[in-house]
Amino acid sequence: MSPLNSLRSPGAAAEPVTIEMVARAAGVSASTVSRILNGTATVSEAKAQAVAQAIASLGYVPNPVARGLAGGRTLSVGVVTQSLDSPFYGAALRGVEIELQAAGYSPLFISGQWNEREEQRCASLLRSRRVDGIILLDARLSDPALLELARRLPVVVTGRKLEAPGLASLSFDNFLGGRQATEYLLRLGHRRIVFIAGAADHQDSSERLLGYRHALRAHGLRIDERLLVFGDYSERSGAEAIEGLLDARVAFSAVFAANDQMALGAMLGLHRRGMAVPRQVSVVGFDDLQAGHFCIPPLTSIHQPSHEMGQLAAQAMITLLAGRHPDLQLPLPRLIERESAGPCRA
Amino acid sequence: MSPLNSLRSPGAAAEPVTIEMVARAAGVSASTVSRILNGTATVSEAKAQAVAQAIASLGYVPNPVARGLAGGRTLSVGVVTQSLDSPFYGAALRGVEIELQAAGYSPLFISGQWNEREEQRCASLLRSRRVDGIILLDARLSDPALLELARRLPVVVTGRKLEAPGLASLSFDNFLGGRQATEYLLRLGHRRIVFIAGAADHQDSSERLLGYRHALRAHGLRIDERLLVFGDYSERSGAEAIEGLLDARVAFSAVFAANDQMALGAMLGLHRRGMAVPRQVSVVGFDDLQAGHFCIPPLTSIHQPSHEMGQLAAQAMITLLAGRHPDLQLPLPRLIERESAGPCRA
DNA sequence: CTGAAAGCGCTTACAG
DNA sequence: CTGAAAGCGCTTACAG
Repeated sequence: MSPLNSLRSPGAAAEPVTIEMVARAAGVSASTVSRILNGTATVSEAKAQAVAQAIASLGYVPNPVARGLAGGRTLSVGVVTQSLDSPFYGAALRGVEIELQAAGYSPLFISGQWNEREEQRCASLLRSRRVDGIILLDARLSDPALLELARRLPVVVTGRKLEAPGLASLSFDNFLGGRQATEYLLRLGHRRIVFIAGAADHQDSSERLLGYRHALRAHGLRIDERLLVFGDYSERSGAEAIEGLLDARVAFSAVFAANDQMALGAMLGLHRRGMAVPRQVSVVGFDDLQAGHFCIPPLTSIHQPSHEMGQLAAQAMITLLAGRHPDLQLPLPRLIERESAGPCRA
Repeated sequence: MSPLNSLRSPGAAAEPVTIEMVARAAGVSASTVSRILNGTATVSEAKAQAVAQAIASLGYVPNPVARGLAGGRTLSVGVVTQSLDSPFYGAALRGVEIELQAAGYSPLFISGQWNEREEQRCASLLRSRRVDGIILLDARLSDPALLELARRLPVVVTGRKLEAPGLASLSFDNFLGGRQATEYLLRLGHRRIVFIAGAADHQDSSERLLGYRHALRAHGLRIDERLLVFGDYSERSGAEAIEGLLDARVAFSAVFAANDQMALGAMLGLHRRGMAVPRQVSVVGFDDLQAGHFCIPPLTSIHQPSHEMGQLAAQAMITLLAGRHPDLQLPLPRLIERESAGPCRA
């Protein structure tokens, strides 16, 4: 690797050029360069210029590793997601990546698999890597654990309401979303509406269920508990839930699933039993995943802004890192009407 | 934060415990502890024991940041994927994460968005973060660029064949997959089979197309170029491709799409024009995505082991990092028969 | 406003 | 086999 060679390669980052080298080139000390880089002190215009020049011509890029060691920032933020392999979180991760990169930070993604212990491990690992802050998407950690974490470094958590110094949270109005889906079905004339819940311990699902109950009651309807079935958010569980109901000869004309994946499964279950959607049974999901846009028939669903959620979480982290407290608001849920629900003909 | 408090929190990583502290506790020097940790030298049994004890009782975890600075390993490997938000890459990312973690490495995921320049940036960023190696999933970088990169640090790339010292590659037999899908349709009696290609510059898609051509010719069939249409791997493009064909009154009884997403789109397009799958038109996809398992009807597809691909790529990296050259083999493609294809009735 | 110096927590020649 | 020392590239009190 000749020097010539390394000069040639255009994208070749910061190879050997150190802060010492730009200091020398600019005729100042490394301390001064550092201060200019960090905006830590006011510097004379002349020196600032000289340093800027040196940086540009040498193509200097600060070494985040050294920065991290020196107790400065690593310019990286940990992002714990529940899954790397989920259509729902994927959009959020991309949103986080975009915003973080724009602000000069690098995300460190790691997945907790919906498991509290695993999530603890993730947080520890992230801290040992000296991230500047941690974003948790739908954390499994308890409120106290989160609060404790936030005393060490800035934390942003989605999916719950919890505020503290250095801790920002971002939550979606699942209750309202649940009501919207149910009211829509009610307006179409449906009265016997199945609700397929997600994991029993999952708050999002419970809130959506509350919205469902609220809407039915507000409509003067009693709730038939046989219409409440449980899945685990997977397509398979949605199909099984519906087939179980059909086998038990429970009558219904509509299904509201706590997420799109179960709604998709429910549609398949109905299809297997020869029931046409939406002619015989209407189906509404929750999340508005890409997969629902192209299934047959395209799925009516409550839109959840997962990409924006990722972006907002990242912005909140950047604000926190800047020493201010963010005040961000997620868009309200809204129903996206497609073709899986229609008038009740029962 | 009292010391008591920090002792209590179980997952609380490596807080202030440094190599210096364990050295003191074990009655040896930091150098010795370091050597034991890195297996760099043979150490007397007694000291090894003492150090192990000290590490355990203090709960010492090496600081990867310091390690990285000192020129040692950072125990992190960069993973550039094309998308954070794709059902296909998601499974691969999870595979990578599992294997890397098991070996004590942390992945640094970053997405290149199918863009060569962007990918260059990713690689630079990763290098400035001092990753020990880089895994690229379906890299957009040219062979020479990859070779150049591999002279700096270990590289594993999927989706092409390219070997060099410090560079391992892993590719899937797309040609065979293309043949399998086509031969299957041929066996079902189809003669007019549409092929929906992905992006024109995408090698995977071209290889699958080659497989398609090969199978048809081997069957003594001439290829009607009107049956070759192009999409961009998205559902939408699959739907549009099919609708275009139908509008142009091109006759066909089967569709083979270069990926599942376009196959799903094709099914929707057929549905919109009132064509029943598989009664009137058979559809076969490629990838075997989760979304295809639960669509209606469930999609017959060529299984691509994306999760294993991620795992194998990570294992290859670990082998490279250990100074050996990996020799890994991806499973062969195989067709998963579901319900979207049936006998030709045209 | 700006240097020189110490230090972050490790690793690695260099000497025993 | 094992220490003491230097150094990785930065930041940050400490002194001007």
